Amino acid sequence: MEIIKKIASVPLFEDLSKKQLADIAAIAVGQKYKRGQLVFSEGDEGSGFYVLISGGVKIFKLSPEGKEQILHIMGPGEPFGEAAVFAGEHFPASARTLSESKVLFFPRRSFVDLITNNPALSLNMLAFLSRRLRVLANLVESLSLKEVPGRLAAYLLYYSKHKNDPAILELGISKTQLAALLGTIPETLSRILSRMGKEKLIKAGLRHIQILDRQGLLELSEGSRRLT
Amino acid sequence: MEIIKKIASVPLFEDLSKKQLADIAAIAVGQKYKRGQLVFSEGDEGSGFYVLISGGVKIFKLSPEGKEQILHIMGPGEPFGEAAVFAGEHFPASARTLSESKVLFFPRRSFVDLITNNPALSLNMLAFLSRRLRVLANLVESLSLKEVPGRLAAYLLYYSKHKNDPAILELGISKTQLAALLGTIPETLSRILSRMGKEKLIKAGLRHIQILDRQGLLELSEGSRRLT
DNA sequence: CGTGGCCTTGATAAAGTTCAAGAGCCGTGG
DNA sequence: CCACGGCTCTTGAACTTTATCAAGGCCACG
Repeated sequence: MEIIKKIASVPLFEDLSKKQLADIAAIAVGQKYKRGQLVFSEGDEGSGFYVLISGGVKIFKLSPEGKEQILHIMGPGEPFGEAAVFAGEHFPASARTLSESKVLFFPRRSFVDLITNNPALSLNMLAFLSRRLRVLANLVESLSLKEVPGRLAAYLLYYSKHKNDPAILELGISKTQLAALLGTIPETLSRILSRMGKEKLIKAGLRHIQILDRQGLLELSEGSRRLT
Repeated sequence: MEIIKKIASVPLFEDLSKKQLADIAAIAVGQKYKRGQLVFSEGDEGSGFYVLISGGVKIFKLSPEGKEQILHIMGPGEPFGEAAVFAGEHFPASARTLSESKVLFFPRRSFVDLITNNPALSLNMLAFLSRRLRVLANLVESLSLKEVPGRLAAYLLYYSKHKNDPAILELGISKTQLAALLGTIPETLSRILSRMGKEKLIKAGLRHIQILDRQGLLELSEGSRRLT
């Protein structure tokens, strides 16, 4: 059963005993999605939740006019769709794969039983939900209190936290997707990237961005500086 | 100990036995705040979380220029500041009372112990966090995908869900606060209320709003109609 | 009865979206 | 191997929404 090995490496299932991991493995169902496939839609009945094993998934909302706002981008090891398990029962947003992806699906009923008898698992889940809450609170802050250059600067700084200048960031997503994550449109993002380039804050490539002036970005993200 | 009675009526502590309620009561600390007092600030070390017993509390973020975005408005019985207990350890936003308020404070350490041995409590907490996640996802959607009239319409519809037309809503907050909740400023809100009044969608009073045309508001919130 | 807070209204300005067109890149298939 | 079609990205110009700045009105509370 190599499924146990996969499960053991998922942060959500950290600190669990062999026996507990086996219990979890017993209720997990493996699934595979092609790039661009819809995993679930906002409003769907949430009969369980997912853990991403490989690939990438975006969680997003769509406006009637077709504009997309990305809430999260999930990488391997991350759970998604959990909120529907513990409250409300239907998904508050939609999920689509960004590349070919493997996921594990956990049916609601069995998982709730499992968590009930498993304090470590429930604390892990609480930690994940709390972290997600924080991410969304920051997104709200970005959207409401920052202009697009500030949002982009904050994003770049966040994703380069552990690198030194000149840091080269592999975006891993298209600029269209990045725009949707920042709450804007590709045209606006493109213009701002070019302005940031002119001011020697960054150097933008096709799918990567080089940070030249961290301090400048910080000032932008905090509103104490503006792009000319 | 009337503290037990208070605790028993808190939804978070539903379905718990007498003994469990007593355990919870044992670690709770009562606190009292005057109107407008800060309960905690973004970034503060979260040594525990709160349950609001009476009064009102807003959870908010502040921009460097002083603009405020309200994330939640808490009423009696609701917990707040929980995210810091389970992840991150510092508060992701600030909290201020809207009126004189009584709260119970639960120290982190003892509460984690308690939840570990108490599956029902942990499921309740998961449900609360999940619901909060949903609220924030909707706020993001509002801010990013709707214009101010649409946000206001959605807000009004949500808060009148269980009433029939013509529903009279007691806002319970000032229009300045409502603006901060909708991600705009009082001037803009004022103009939009007046436009909605002209179109006979609502009738706005000082601290209450009467809904005249639910269908019209729905269309506004879904983007299929615009204010002239 | 005066003062401060909240709300309203108007004029102006800024940021971002929309619409439109064109350039670069890539995979497919002739 | 090259050409085509589709996709993403970029750039420009006009337009829309919202914020900002300024002033005046209303009400409550001391």
